[in-house]
Amino acid sequence: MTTIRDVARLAQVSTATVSRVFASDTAVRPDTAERVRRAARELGYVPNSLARSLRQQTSATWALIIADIENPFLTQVTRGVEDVAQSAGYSLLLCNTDENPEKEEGYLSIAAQYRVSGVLITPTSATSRVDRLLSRGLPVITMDRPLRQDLAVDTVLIDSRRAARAAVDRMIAHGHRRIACITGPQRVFTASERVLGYREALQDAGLPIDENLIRYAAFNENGGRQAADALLETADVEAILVANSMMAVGVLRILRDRQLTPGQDVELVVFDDAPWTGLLTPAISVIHQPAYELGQAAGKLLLDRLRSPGQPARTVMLNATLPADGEAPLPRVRRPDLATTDPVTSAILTRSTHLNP
Amino acid sequence: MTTIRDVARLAQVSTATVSRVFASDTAVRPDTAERVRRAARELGYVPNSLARSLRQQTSATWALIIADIENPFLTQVTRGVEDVAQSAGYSLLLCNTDENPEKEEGYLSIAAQYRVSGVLITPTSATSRVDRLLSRGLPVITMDRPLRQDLAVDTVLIDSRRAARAAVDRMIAHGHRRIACITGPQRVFTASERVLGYREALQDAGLPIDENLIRYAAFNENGGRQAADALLETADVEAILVANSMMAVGVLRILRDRQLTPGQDVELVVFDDAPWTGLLTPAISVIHQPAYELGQAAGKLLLDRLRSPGQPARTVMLNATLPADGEAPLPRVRRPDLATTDPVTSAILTRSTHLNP
DNA sequence: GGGAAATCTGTAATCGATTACATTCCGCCC
DNA sequence: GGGCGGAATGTAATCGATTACAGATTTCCC
Repeated sequence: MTTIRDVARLAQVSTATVSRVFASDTAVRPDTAERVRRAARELGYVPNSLARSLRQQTSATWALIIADIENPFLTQVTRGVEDVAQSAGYSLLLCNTDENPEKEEGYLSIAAQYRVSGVLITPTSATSRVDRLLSRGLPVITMDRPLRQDLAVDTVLIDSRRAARAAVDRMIAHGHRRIACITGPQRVFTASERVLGYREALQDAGLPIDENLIRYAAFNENGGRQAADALLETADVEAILVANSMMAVGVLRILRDRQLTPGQDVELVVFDDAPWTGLLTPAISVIHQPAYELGQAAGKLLLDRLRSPGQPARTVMLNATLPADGEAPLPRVRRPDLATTDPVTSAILTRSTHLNP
Repeated sequence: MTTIRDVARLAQVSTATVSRVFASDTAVRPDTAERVRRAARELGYVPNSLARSLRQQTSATWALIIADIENPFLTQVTRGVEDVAQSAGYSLLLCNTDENPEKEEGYLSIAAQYRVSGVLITPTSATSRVDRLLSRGLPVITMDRPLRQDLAVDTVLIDSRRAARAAVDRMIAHGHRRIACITGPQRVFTASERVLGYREALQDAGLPIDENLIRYAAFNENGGRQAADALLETADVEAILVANSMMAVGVLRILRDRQLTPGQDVELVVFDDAPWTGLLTPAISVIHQPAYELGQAAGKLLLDRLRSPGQPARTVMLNATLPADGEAPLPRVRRPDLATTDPVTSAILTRSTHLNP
């Protein structure tokens, strides 16, 4: 493996000069620089980032720790983060916790070991051990799920409680009374938050809450399947709020097995506008979550934090939107132009709701 | 940031001893080790992987360079790789090229810079510049798409040509004659491979090939939509082979806009068994690709390669399966037990086809 | 108790870059 | 031509670990 020393020797200069050609803006005489570059090309020299990062005490890498790489919502978040990282010159060390706190802890430790310059995470629980990173000055951004209030971390959330409430409001307006909620593991913030919105809507309407109609399960197809199966075994329901698109696949499968037509026999509203949801007949209602924008906002918060480490922690709240009755689902806006839109600002500005009850 | 030196001072030993406690199997007296561990705990010491990797000239990291993180096929591949990596003690530096050769080149260079110990890639083209990595002794595994034959890289492929042929055979058996093929960018191996299978089937059946029925487009929903729209504008077709599940969403949307019912007005066979495909009525046919197993096999090839760098390059070919007519799609087998199944071996052993023409 | 062997620990070089500081070079002006 | 000043370059310390080698300590056995 050729090093800076080999290049220096071939170009007949010192290693300092080679380094200056590649990594700093210090002046080097044009002909010297050219000689160095030619030597580097000839030898196929690639700078060793490990050595550079070690010396500079920082690496141009972020760790992105997500709960499930197969969740389309999270892959869209990843894209948002990635685009911001890329355009600011950072690479992403992507890690997948599988909602497993132990795997998460392992990856947090790896992030610290690799001396990444920032960590973005969808924590498996509010008590995830990010404090160890914070205490050594490593910035942490939490996405989609908050951490303990006493930790000073920047946060990007989606107001899914409000969206859940709006969805249930609508079901009630449609005349439904036996409304169920199938959601993720209780430990996960978004899962219980959506139940809260569900409860609020029922309470506001003066309807009783039947705990039997609230089901917690894994945030995946299998979870949706099991929850729906158990639910329909003991109760007959007129409408179901489903907390995520992967669970929705399972729920739909069970409905089908029981020869119930979604949207006809059972009204369905599903979080996440997975691309396939528009293909069903009759189409099911979806709550659009601005996943890409969430990732983008998180990336920008991290950039800000790196620029000014001292500032107080910020929270950005984004809105989920439920298209009006009969209205076509919003077309998915993909990759807004980074240069012209600032999701952080616009998020704060547009904090007022777009929900149609 | 506390270093090994701080720990050594507090524990009243040399840095060598601290290092031995954490990173080597050299004997250290139990009470000394305990003293070191206590000191480390007290100071919140986390070893600096950069320094370690620099010294050891290798890092416990693989780069996984995939073409599209939003493609469910590739996220399943990622899981397969991840599980192997994790169980062997490696972390993944995941990179997303977006099918963009320039982004790819950038990430290849980053992989070299970070001195990862191996690279797994779904190359954007057969001429992707992995030679620069190989020439410095960095192992490369290519997945789903081959690289130039003269490069000695381990390869894992899925025989999608055969699967495409079987699918078209079946369409022909169903009496269809005007059969179309919507596939990805011509530059991408799997895209043109599926066209080859399509052509072979038509040729074998003595049917004419109408180039107008073959459409290349981006490997995503939009691509599927545009291709289907253009196709149906100029021709009426009885059946379509679609090369990927994201394109299928676009195709289905266009069919719907034109009030054509898939499986009734137009027979459809789609590569990838995305979970939602079973929800449509009538259900569409899918070709199951063993994505998870592909990732797993690639990871194992890399492990083998790291163990014995000299051995000749290997190619593993996996089978795609098309469930028999009327048969329910295979249940997706998720995460087979790493300990008991060896996908590499089993792939080689099961090279005979499972396809039902 | 003595000495050899085995075990444990320390010293210092090393990985490959960056960078503070020192030195050399070069052009310019009087 | 000499001296000055700024630009270019070199020397060597540094980042934080690992590890070859040397030296110290302990163990064991007669």
